[in-house]
Amino acid sequence: MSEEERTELEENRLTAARLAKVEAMRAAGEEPYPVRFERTHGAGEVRGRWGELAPGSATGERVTVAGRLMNTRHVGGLAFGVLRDHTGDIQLFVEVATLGDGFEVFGDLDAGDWVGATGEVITTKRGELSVKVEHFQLLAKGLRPLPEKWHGLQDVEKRHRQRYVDLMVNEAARVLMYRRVEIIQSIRESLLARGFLEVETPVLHAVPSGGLATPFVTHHDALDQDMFLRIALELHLKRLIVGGADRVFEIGRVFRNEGISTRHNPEFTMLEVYQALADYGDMIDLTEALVTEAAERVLGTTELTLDGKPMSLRAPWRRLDYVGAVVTASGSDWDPVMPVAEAAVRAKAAGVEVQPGWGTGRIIAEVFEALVEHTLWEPTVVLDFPEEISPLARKHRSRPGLTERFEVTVAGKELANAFSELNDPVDQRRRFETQAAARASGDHEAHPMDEDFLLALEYGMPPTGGMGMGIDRLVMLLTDNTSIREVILFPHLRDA
RNA sequence: GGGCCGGUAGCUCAAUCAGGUAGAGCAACGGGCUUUUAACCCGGCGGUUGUGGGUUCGAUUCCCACCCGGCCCA
Repeated sequence: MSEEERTELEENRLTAARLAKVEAMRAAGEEPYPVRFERTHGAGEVRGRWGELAPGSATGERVTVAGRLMNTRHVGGLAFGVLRDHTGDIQLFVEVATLGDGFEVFGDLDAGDWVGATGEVITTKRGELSVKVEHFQLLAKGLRPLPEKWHGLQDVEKRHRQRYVDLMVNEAARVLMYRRVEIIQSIRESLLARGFLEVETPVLHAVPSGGLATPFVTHHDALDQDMFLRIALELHLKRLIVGGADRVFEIGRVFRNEGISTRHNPEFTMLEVYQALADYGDMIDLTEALVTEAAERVLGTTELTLDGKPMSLRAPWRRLDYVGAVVTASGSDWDPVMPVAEAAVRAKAAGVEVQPGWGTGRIIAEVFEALVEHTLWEPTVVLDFPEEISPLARKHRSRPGLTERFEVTVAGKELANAFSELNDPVDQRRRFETQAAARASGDHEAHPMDEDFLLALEYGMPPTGGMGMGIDRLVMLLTDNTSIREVILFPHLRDA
């Protein structure tokens, strides 16, 4: 602790008293931050085992519990405390008759302190399950006061910047943390049950490939080489398919160097799955299964409420043709292989401004985003994307200008993205060259050339289906949150 | 990037419309109380009103710029 920080703590009248207690304990030869503590029961375990006792019972059973003291109520020679651990709350029943001098010491404890206590499991006259404290110990002194006990911590900014306080006092924050863990666990187990192998691939990339986004740049000093934080998991997982892994997945953090807001966090969690010998049709089935199994496991249903509106995740989801949806929404004819000039005229009629360098496929994509995407509420599988915006997807087996690619759109936003993977190394090279040209003419989000990946493809990748899903979006969907900052424990905020 | 809203005690909120010594509850502190549940009762504490500038005899309040957050839009 710096001099400045120490001074600030001493000057704050609310922490000064607590700091004085720490010093008084040390002077008396007691340690306010002891090393370890042996507990016999969690608060929830005590409730589970003795929760049905009649008021005024004594069990004759002794337990040792430990947790954060949330609140104390002194009633003359009696005191009640609420002790909270990761399993729940349990009341401490403290009386001067049992503790003697220790009763006064208990009075010196503050809400926020970590405390361990041993005693008999009883219920009070009013029926509250309690530990009748025979011995207690300060486990860690808290110097900062807890937020107000009625309303907890409400300030959104403070809840995010100091999530640990949010977790201490707001039940909803704790529930959400566990929900997210369960959702990810569900996806992992669904995939493991289908024979997928969970792998880890590099976070530091020499080429920021596998997606269309601006990367974070960092530097490797010993190699004197710039490196990029990954923007996707895709190309390393496909290298594993080339290597003979039949079914692989990774759940990992990716990084995109764009604005930060309630919709975008610079680092977020992606699932990517690859299955040899499969195509995008198989990926539809898999995506539906992963999402509905997670919903069933965490919520017990696929029928939910999002932002006050009903949302059914029941499969099979609606199928929607990408170009067909643009035709319907714009009221004019579109064809992915039509001349750019014609597409530009239709785009203008649809109110979309065409940028130089866009081909027909890109124009169709912009019109789709402007007219269609936000109108899709319940999960919709949008099929067969233009080749121009899909440099890693295989050409459609029968529709020129399109690829075997779908996105799942929920509540107007992309949840998942999948293809029959492009495994023709010659076609892949041509796609990369087209992208590199766009990049050279100023499109920073065009896909860069990745020779190392092409080398892998040249060894032969089997027909493969692949799918990526935004885990944060899925958690938002399943927990009825509209801000990504709520579903990430420590979201990035601008410096205060 | 644009529009709107917000930032006041450790926490939750008043006071701002119409400029005149910034209040309450909880927390903390002192006292009382041997079955509390947001315990209760009594007492006295606690403020750089986000930051900087301007107008004014006087600014939390009006004006300007900026910072942070929220909602909506791009």
